[in-house]
Amino acid sequence: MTATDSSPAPNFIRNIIAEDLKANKNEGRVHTRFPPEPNGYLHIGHAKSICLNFGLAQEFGGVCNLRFDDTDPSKEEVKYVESIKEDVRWLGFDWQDREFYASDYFEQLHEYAVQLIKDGKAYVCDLSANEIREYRGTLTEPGKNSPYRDRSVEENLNLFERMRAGEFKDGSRVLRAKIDMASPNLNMRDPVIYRILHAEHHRTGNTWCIYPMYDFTHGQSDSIEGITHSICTLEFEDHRPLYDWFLDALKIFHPQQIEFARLNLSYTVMSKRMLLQLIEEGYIPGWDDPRMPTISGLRRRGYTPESIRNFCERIGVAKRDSMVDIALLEHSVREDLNKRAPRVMAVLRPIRLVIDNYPENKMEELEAVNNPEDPGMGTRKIPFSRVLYIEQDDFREVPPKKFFRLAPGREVRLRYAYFIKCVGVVRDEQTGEVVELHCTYDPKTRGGDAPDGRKVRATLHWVSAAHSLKAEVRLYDHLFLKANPTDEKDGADFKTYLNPDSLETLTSCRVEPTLKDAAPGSRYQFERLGYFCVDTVDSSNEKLVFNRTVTLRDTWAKIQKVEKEAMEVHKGVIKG
RNA sequence: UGGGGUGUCGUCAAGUGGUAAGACACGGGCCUUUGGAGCCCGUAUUCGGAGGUUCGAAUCCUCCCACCCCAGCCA
Repeated sequence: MTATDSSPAPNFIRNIIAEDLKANKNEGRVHTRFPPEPNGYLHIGHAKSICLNFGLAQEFGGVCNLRFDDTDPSKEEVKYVESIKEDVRWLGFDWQDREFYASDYFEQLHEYAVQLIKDGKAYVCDLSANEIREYRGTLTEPGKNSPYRDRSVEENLNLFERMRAGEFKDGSRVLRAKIDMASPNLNMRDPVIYRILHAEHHRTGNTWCIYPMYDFTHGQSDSIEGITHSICTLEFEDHRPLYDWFLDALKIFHPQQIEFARLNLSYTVMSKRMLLQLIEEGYIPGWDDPRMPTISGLRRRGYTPESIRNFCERIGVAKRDSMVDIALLEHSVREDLNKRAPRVMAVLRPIRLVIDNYPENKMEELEAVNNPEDPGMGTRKIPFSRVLYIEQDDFREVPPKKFFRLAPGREVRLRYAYFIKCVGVVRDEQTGEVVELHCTYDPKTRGGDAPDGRKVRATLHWVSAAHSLKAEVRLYDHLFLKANPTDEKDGADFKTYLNPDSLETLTSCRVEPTLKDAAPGSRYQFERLGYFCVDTVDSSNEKLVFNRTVTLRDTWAKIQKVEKEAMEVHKGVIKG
């Protein structure tokens, strides 16, 4: 397991475990488990659970199992187990040899069921699904006993064996726990514990045609594995009495179930169902699309495992429903990448800039710092010549106030190069738009400082036209326009709030030549722009493709945004 | 109108009877060859509300209010 990245803040689960340890409960053991169902890809919400379970075990000298909760063969697939293992490993956690499957326990679980029947605590019920629902009652009315509730132990044993033997059709019978049809907790109204499903299981094949339900599987699996603290999300709080009931009825080791609030993140959705829907309906190409809140999406986007772990530590663990600001996630990557990403110059929307007084065929190599946060990362040489590209945004013919980049007559610095002054522009004859800038440079400012001590307000990034490499850059933004897209109080479907500009692909970008052999997945800071990584799927030596992980904090953009909004309010524009 | 939960700054979140941590966001300043980073400062007289107990309450008691979850042979 990887070391935690920051000192742990107190939370109620940590407190419970600390107290259990103090009381020498479970002989001082701490054993947790992460129990995904292999029916989809892991997302950042699962990361919270992974960090919690593996983190707590590590912190208290215990261990954490990886256990696949694979009791519904109709939805589960091996490709999901593979992706889940890859993601947990990538996040930095190691389950060593403790890779388990609920399906490993099918035989034992079946024996437990038989034991319940023998104890008169379970029965085979022939009611249809609809009838079971009707008999269950409602939130305010008690249910009614099934007419099959009082079958003899012998008959139940016989019927249950024949269910297992495949004598009956799907849905024709179930095994139920005999608890209390009048319980105010619906989960206790004789819950189904085994159903008939003639389906092939990804691990057990056709060995079984009856499969245990979650409630009958989870606690017993925890018990078999000797789990001490079974941490799950809030919606299982109502199931805890049932979790306890089975363990008590079976008289086996009794782990403690503890519930916490699942993660909600602003401007995205966190439900496997909705994520799958975005893919199936073609809004997003796949689970690993960099806009997805999935672990694989974040990985492809350029997030580091460290940043995700730090994020999970920072958000805390509690029982109240909450919505974490995605800005905190973004802060976490910036913080990590600031320290480790090499800096590089890239021009996303190039405009040609000619330095009139610079010799035609001259090229000089200028020294640039790889990471000002870490001198150990050294320096590199970057080519400079007469014709450059700079960012279109870095020039304004009529500079607004507070804009202190390049403008006619104004002097700025080219990073690690020279001071330049804009002396003219070239326009497109048709459109009148500025297509080329002409500047002069001051040879005495080589490296970026003026010997006479004069200052300049702005430093621009640039690239030598002849030496730069072409690249495609994908600019990603929030998936949704609304902080909580699933808030359907106004009646709209969550997809209504999809951000049409969540992806902008720029195909005529120019990057400095040192990026020539950039490895897929490697991360850089494009100076003044943000953090980018080489796409692991589409980038190649012939065609470099970068994904924007996150922008740098941008106070200029903030000023523009505030002024734009003020303008809209002034004009009386109604904001949506 | 059954049961289970939860309400502390814009967003997370500590706090468990002794006088409201921290983070993000936000605002201001310093510094700066990234309008980045870093540094400094500011930001809840108040803890869903109302009563009560107490020398003292976010913490204890009472009532009320709001929100979330549960009627799959899903997990």
